[in-house]
Amino acid sequence: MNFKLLLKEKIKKSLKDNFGLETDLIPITYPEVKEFGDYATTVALANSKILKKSPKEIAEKIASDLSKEKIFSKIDIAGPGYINFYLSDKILEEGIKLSISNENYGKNDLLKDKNIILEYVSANPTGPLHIGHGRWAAIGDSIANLLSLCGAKVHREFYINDAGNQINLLRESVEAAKNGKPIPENGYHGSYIEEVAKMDGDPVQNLLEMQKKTLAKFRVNFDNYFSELTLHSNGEVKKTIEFLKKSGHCYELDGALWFKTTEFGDDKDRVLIKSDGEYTYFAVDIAYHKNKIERGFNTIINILGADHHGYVGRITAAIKIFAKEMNKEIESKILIGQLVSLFRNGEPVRMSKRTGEMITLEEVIDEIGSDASRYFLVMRKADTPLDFDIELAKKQTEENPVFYVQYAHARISGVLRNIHNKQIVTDSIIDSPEARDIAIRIIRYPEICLDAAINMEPHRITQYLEDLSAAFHRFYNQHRIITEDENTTSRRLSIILAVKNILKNGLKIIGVEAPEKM
RNA sequence: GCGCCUGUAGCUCAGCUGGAUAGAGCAACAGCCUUCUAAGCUGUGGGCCACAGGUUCGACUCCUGUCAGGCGCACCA
Repeated sequence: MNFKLLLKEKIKKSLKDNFGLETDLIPITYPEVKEFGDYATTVALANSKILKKSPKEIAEKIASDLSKEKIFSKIDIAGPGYINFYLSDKILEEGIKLSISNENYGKNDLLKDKNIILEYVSANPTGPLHIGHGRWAAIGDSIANLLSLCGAKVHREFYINDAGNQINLLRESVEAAKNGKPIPENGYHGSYIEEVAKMDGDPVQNLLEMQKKTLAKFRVNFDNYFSELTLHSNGEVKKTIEFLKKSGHCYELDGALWFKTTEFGDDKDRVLIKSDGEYTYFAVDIAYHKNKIERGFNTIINILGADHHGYVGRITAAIKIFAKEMNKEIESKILIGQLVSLFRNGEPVRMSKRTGEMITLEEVIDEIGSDASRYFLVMRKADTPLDFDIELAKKQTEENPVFYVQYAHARISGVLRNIHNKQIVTDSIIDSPEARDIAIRIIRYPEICLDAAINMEPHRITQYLEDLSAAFHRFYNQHRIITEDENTTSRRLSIILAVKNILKNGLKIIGVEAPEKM
């Protein structure tokens, strides 16, 4: 049950019935002060001008309509026209009951019409993954989990750039290393080149396998690894360009073939075929995106590093053009994640693939663990640059948010081991402010999941989990769970079971373990 | 020069798409373990939300400009 949405619907209806106003802009907030209720809306203030009525008058109508709903114990009109809603204890108790019995609490089907292809990481198979790839891996995986939690069909894809100059350079570098010759000036110089040179088989495949191994260790799994080479070998690049030529989106200039992306918002037209007859990387990439559309996806999401943000305009334009020419409704979204700078004891660590000094993602995982790495990479909004200090992440171990949340889960598990009678009682469980605080957070969990999914912001989940954990730790310090009175024990048991279930669920979204013991 | 992102407590960051008294965590200080995990809890101090204008009943949030930092501006991939 999503009370935020329910409330929105009810208010929407009330506005329509009373004032004939149709609007979807109904802001619902979680008040920071509990004297302002569990939910609040400023809808009366926001619409007073349009309706030419005082905010109070509007608020009173809405409050009077909604007071018929038995989910609220109280509705206040406060200040200039805020409406504050208080959920009844009964509803809170039902929420707790549901969150215990339902394994998939938080799940909904609001995005069920979306058939999404989510592309992320897509590292060049020319070296090991680094911490930046780790950020996209962690964020991408969490976003995919969130979207499918909301009913979307999500296909996770990794695009392998296994064609082009950088691959030739890689092969030359490995070949040189094999024969004990100096590596070409503009080749790859990392120490991993020596390693790959010792392996049998194709260096590109070997490097790809190394990347896959790292991702597996990171618990990031893709549905498909899509090879760029296949686009060349089955002629899709050529077909794509023919398609664009035929539909009139191309022109020739200075011996090159240009694509009129400016018609759809790009700031510059782009070259598809260079004057030497070779395809550009972009030409191949749009063939790939055409392929995505042909596979039937109606939503295309890409996660890119900030160093590629210049790419956004042209690729969005290309998708728009294809959608138009192919007569399809395609929603596309390119998420730009800011870069990660790796530090050790406050000293920056070079990450260049060519220096050989870089620290790989694998090394970071080995050093601080998958859980802490994933949590740290996901806990910040993607559009802020991230300074990741390895020593700090390790040193902080005791005051780390990830351990704080995991500890709450382990603590509950510990208590559960000591309870012999696992009888649950969900009546009258809201018997203290601490219990109510937990209950209201549990009620909000599905709402948080939906908001995090729609905005593609998994950091909202970590934020929420820390808040819920704090509420639990407060409860735990204030109230003994195992008591002489069986009924009291059963009631408190239901609360901690609910918390445990949600912690486990929430951690799963961001790919972090929920330990039984610590 | 142009474009994108960022600027909030000493530090690292939230701030729910314009609302009520701007919140956490670290760090600092003062308390809480004979009972379920103290990796926890309670309290105190700490703010010109980069700066200057503007829109609004109301701005950390929207607009304009300035300053500072990051990243881009290829017939490279």
